[in-house]
Amino acid sequence: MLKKDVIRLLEEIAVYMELNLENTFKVSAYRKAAQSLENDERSLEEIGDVGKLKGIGKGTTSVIEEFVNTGQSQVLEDLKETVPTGLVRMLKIPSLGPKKIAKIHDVLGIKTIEALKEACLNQEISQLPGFGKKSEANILTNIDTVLSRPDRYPIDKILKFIDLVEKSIKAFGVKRYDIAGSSRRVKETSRDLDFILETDDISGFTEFMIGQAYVTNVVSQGEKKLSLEIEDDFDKINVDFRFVQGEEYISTLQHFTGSKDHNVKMRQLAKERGEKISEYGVTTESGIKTFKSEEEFYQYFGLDYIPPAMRETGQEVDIDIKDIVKLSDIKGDLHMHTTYSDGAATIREMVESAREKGYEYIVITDHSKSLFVANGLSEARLLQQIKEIKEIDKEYDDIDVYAGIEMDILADGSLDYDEEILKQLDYVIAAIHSSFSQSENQIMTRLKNAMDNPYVRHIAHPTGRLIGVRDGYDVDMEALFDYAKETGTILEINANPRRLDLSSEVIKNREVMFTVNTDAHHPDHFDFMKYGLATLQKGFINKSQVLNTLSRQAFKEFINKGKLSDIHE
DNA sequence: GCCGTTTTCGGCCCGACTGTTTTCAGTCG
Repeated sequence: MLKKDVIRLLEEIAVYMELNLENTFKVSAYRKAAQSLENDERSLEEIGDVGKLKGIGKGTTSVIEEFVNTGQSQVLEDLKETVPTGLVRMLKIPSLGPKKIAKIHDVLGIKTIEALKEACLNQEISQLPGFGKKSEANILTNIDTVLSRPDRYPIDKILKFIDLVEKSIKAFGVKRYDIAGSSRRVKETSRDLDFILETDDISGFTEFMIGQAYVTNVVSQGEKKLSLEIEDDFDKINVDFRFVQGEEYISTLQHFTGSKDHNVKMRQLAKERGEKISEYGVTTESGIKTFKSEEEFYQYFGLDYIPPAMRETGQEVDIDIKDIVKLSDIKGDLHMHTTYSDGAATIREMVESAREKGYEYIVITDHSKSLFVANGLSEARLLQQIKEIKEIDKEYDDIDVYAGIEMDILADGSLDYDEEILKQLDYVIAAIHSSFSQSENQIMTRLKNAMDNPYVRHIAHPTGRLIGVRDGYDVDMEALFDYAKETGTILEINANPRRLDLSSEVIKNREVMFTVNTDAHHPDHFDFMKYGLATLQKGFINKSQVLNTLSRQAFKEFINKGKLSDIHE
């Protein structure tokens, strides 16, 4: 029995209870219990007595124990007796919540989305008390939305939507604006977009936005907010704009950045002090307090600044976060490509761009010879590149430019260059780019072979996943981390928003060194670093656990000492 | 269902918008 099975059980019970119209606080008690398990890093076995966890009392303990012992839950079985499974799917339909669904079910006996659609077409829904023509029409279009649109979009797609909307905001001209919500928190996927913005002309802005060609529907509009459905490349998503004036800006930004759980936690904290947090500020005895920055907001509650990426479960409010790595800690990028292989810029252009970023060192790591599709480097071309890098490095006294490679780990586990070549490089990355469908055993053999090699410093994008596109190859995570630790091999957080690999989920509480790199194929890609940083922050990784936070001098020593040197010194 | 330096009952974050009804419930974030 795994912890995640128990978490799923509790969440499932919560959903069924919700549809059974049980007390909403009872429902959220089950959700909180699930969250509590989720937030605990230990396995079920290590936790032992779940009743000791905050948020898990007598009731949920007995539910959990029954489930662990028998694999079943009477509570859930009983709920399923009274609540048809089809109603759970209906919850996904916007504008329909548990109360309305229960009414539709109780009065009309409707159990599925399909039957609901039929009832709308037959105008049965509008006959129900509390429903009308508009509700019926909305349900009908919202059903189509649910059936035709993915639940969430991967961050890469989200960034394209954001780009689209930002162009309009800038074209209209507003005093200031920010992206908020889950995309500001750099979640791997998002359901919708949230902007907050300040303008003197709300009605003008509203009119302007509704007129944009990519707007397909106006969900709601008011004095304080505007909600639109937009379309890009046949994909649709909802965008919420929240209007804010002057001093309230920071509180509104903080509020709409979320997460919900983070806000609940902060509000509890405020409540304990006799204060109240809302999107308008903090209500104190002496009136409403507003803030000049989010730093000031968190400081007011005696907390270090919590970066948006970390604002997820509420746990981040309780722990000491001052050593967690920050973007400003990053002193170099160790994985990038140039025109030698499949990059868009020359070595020099990449160096210039890195200098603008303020980096103290970079490693040029083009693809190795077997990756033909990416114009991988033959031994001769690599030697020529090393020579060129060394020459360019000499020209700059404010940055160190190292010669590296992103070397393929071939399907049979062998590496793409032999020792004669590898020893001439400053830094070697190994990565899998082929035969993704191999068994976990074969994949692990390949990864271990690479980690055994004394020249291989780090493993790039260790799972090969592309968020929302492909899962990557089968990696035994425990074995990967164990072997990385044993061999002194560093694991990469690939900051490309299509990858974010390793993910924040798997890096928590690991005793290995990480490095966060953009894998830039263009100078603009250096900007991806913030997404990798967000991943590290979500994983609660400290600065001392990230290789490229080393100073220029310390990194040089690391390069000279070789793979197994202790970089903590 | 859970929790407790306002503890064993009474709260549990808080506000905007829609649609329906006519003062507010339901949904959403």
